[in-house]
Amino acid sequence: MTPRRRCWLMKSEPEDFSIDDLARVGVEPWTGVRNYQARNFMRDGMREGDRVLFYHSNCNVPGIYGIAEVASAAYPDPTQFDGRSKYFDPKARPEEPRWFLVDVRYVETLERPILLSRIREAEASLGDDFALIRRGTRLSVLPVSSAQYNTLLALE
DNA sequence: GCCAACGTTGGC
DNA sequence: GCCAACGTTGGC
Repeated sequence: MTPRRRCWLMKSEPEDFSIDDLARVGVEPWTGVRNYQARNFMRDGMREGDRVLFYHSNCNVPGIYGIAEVASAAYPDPTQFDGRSKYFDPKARPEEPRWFLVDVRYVETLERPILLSRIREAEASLGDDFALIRRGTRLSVLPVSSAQYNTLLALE
């Protein structure tokens, strides 16, 4: 029996990479995560087929704009070794990579995005372990329980 | 191991 | 552009 899909939320700045960009390319390696906790979620928690809420951050109207899915197991982020990349990490060595990523596949664009303002209104029904709106949390990759996932999508 | 300084995130 | 909050760095 296949294990149940886990759910995640992944943030992206739409000026950098939006849900429309993902729709265009289909599958994208999620480069550039340089936070250990977020890395651990990708490396240790994600499995192919897991659901992903695609969140637009640092923009005029932040919120969940689409659905994606995890399209690979975790593997070393190649940009950590690329001296010309803005994600280059001089302390990372190929025989001992620091940063990992997964490929992310487009699933759908929400007809009506689930805006952060709306999510805040529903805070009580999401429980206090929802990291997106927990004060001071800036994780760009975070776990979402299936109850939270359903609650969020019901807000659409 | 402490902690000040610095850089980054991300909403507003 | 502001700035609160957090993570990381590096001197000691």
